[in-house]
Amino acid sequence: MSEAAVVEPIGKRERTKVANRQAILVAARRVFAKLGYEAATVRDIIRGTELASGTFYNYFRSKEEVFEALADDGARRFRPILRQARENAKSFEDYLHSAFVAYFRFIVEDNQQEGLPIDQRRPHVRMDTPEMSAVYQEVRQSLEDAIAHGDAPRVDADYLACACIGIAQEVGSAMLRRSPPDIAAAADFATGLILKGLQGAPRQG
Amino acid sequence: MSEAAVVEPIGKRERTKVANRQAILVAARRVFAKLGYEAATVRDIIRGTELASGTFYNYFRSKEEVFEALADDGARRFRPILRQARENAKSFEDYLHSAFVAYFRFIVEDNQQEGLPIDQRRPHVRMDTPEMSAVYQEVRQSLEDAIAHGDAPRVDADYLACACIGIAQEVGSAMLRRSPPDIAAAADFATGLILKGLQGAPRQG
DNA sequence: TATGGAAATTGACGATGCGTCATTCTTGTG
DNA sequence: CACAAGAATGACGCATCGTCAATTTCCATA
Repeated sequence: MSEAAVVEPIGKRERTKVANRQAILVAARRVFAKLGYEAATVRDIIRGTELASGTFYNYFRSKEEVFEALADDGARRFRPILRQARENAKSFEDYLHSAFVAYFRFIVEDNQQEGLPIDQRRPHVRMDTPEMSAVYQEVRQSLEDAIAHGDAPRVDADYLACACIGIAQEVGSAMLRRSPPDIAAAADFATGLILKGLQGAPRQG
Repeated sequence: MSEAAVVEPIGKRERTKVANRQAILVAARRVFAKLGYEAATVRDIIRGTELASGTFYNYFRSKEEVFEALADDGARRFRPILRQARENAKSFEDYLHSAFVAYFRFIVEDNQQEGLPIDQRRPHVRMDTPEMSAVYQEVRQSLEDAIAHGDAPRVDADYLACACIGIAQEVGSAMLRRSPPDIAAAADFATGLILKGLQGAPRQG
């Protein structure tokens, strides 16, 4: 069967490398959810795999780096969704709303995957990875474009992006605490708050 | 000098207890600022005092408990400021603005005290202490009152409180990144955004 | 003032996690 | 098949953890 070579064209070396990395990430996700980031140890993570402790360090330098990889992964999955919302949007309001829906849907999915909601893990750790700040840049760029096109007043785009992200985070958390989480209602709230609030924001000198 | 007894009416026992606790908190604040919460160890903290390692555990059960005590302390100092802003406010807009100013002033002071701004410490840890959630309750109560008095539309008070807090946190962080931090401008932005946004927020059914 | 005992401090201890590295095993190549 | 490069392994030295028996400090009472 010559197809076998096509299905797995890469050598076993590379395959196990990818598999091991993935196994570590999967185990880490489970362990972080179960024990919280703080309490979790590299040994806890590695115990959730078939690997030896030393092997962990062939893939990541530390627990923090694993967390970053997970966060990066999340951001990397979210960014194209956000970008698409931007491209498909018929209006600024439409963009804002789709973006909030996308984010809220995203965190709902991320949370029902694991046991504990992110917010109930204590202490709560937030990390700025390159991909995370890429999401911020994405948001900010969209807002600046909207301002440039006259779809939004000429406000401080940095502050506005921060406000949008802050609202998304906190309202998103609040939404997750309710059952069942109503994504549409939360998105309506956030969109309405920001949109009609723009007129009141100070013009940028 | 009989006054000595008046100046220090309590016994040495109690005095050293208070002093030791304070010494640990002060050292912890310094260590967290220097190394970040994650990297800091109980030993690092205790080394910043004259005490032995075992003594730490007479005062706190863990590093986390020290952090909570610090956060609680912050919230405890902030709450009366917030309450006063509420009592002195001439209008809802006035209240919102004073509250934002109070918060932004608060974090500016808190940050210039230590070396690194809180936001540049990685990983970033956020914790919900009883006092922290008391601040949330305070904010939410104010908003509910405003709604009840007809000063604000009948929106979802929980979401609105979350949105205010999210805006305060993120815009506050952004403000700290600028130099010099312009408290008034940030407060104007946040107040304007929320106030004029209220009309657009969905009515609560 | 002297003293007995409660309370607080101390640092050593066993347990555990850290990151490293010499060794062993595995894989791809000639 | 043989060999070299690469990856996995787990034991090692070091650091921190939280505990606890021994010690010191303080205060109340005689």
